[in-house]
Amino acid sequence: MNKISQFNKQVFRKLDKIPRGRVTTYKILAQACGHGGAARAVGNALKRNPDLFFRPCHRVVKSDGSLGGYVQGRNKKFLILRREGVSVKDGRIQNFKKILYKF
DNA sequence: CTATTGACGACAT
DNA sequence: CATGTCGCCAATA
Repeated sequence: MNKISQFNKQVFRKLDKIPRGRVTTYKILAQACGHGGAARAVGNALKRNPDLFFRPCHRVVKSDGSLGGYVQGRNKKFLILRREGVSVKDGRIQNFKKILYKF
């Protein structure tokens, strides 16, 4: 029995709109879901994402351009992003403002 | 209902 | 620029 909250549904829905090779932040995603200050809650929601393979939750990063967390470890997140064309240098996303997706 | 938690954010030091 | 502190919010216990 699936217990995905409405909040999570909104998050996942927005998540699918992030293009390959771009990223968004927890805060922006929270705002896009109508919960402006719930950046933390967004992170918690993504953590419980049951369908990791089909949910590009690796495209959600911190507002300061660092990677943030990931269920499979931030190094894995780094590798995936890199594969999608997002260059990360020393834990920081390059051209951050440029590839940032704001819905 | 209250307390704790955590893949965060803004600001101070 | 790196760390620390405090505020924030939905989900859970």
